[in-house]
Amino acid sequence: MPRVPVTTSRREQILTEAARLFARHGFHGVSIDGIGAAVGVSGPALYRHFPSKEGLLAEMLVGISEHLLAGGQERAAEHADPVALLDALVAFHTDFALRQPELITVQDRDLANLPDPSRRRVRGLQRAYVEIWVDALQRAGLAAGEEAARVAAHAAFGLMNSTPRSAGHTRAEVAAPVLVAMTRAALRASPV
Amino acid sequence: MPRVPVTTSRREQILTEAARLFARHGFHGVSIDGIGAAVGVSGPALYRHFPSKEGLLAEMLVGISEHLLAGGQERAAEHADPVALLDALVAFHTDFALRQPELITVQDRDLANLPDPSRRRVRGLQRAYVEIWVDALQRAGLAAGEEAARVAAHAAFGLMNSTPRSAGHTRAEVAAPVLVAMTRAALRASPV
DNA sequence: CGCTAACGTGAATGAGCGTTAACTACCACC
DNA sequence: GGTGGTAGTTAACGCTCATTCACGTTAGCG
Repeated sequence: MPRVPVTTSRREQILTEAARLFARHGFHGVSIDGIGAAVGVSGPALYRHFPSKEGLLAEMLVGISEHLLAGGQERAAEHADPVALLDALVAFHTDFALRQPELITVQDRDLANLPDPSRRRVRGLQRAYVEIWVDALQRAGLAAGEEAARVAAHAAFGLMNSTPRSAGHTRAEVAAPVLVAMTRAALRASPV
Repeated sequence: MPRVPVTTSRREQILTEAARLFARHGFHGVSIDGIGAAVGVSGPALYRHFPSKEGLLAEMLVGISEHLLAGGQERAAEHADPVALLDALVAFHTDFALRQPELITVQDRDLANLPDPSRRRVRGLQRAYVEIWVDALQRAGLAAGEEAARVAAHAAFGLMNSTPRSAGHTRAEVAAPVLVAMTRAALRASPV
């Protein structure tokens, strides 16, 4: 019979600590023993919870992508007006980036270390998320063509995802309004 | 007697190919043999040109940081007006990011893999470069306090450095004006 | 011509690491 | 109270990889 753990699942604990370590040292810079030590068990115990080190990374990245896409779809369903939708997307994404800087870091640094099927999965989810932004930008008349809209969307992500670089010496209460204002202004500027 | 190579130095060749490979697979994802193969020699030949794999990375990252800082100082010397200086900085940085996306990628992904003294060196150079931006932003009255100015500077870097993410399926002629316009607008928006 | 230094090569070494195996303790449940 | 599944442990295996070594080859220069 499957025993359900009452406390925070060991799985979650491992995912959290692994994210911290991956963010700091990179996927190949962290050993299985290192992750184990961070959660208070040792080495191969991780194989009770994940099929492999790559499998752990896969679950992490797929989780992030699904979370972002779900949030995006939710906003898209709520807002018919593209300008209002963009504002909601900016708020949502900024909040996530400020709350989970490690996940942001791992997401765009270690995608290349995924085994092929998972990588395709993540790429697909990411593409769908970008598409929400691109579509909103075009409907709002804020981009001259699809290519420009795509550049603008990635640029907005880069801006909002800059938190890991300035985090540590910055409080979120200061960073959040600055990032939101900058992103909104940047998006409005695309066509010139 | 030191023989001077007439063709492009083998050193340069190695640095270029290593940058490409590091950008695609990460520092630990590339082997010495792999780098050697990319330049047509095999494996340990690299030790004729660099003291170690980490030494190679160090030279690469220090080179980038010095180049950026030099460019920043040059612009700062040319423009007394902080707004004009910011425009020049944006143009300079965007141009670099579009021309050398691999270097940008490696710079902010593999800093952690540097041996300690080099890492300190790079961090110092980066800090000085950021300081030029922060100073200009404050003199231009475009940021409410130093903390906000620092967040804004990093956000601008994130925006301009987004090129590696959208590059490949985007032409620089399209991306450049979009990025410049977005960055300028973003910087003007900080205080609200 | 012959010395020397630069530049390569291929094989050997040794460490680190992901993964597997064999085995143990605990806890829920019939 | 025994049984089975969950979650650990330590030891061992095998592979990859950075680094070193012993050794060739070329090309300038006195």
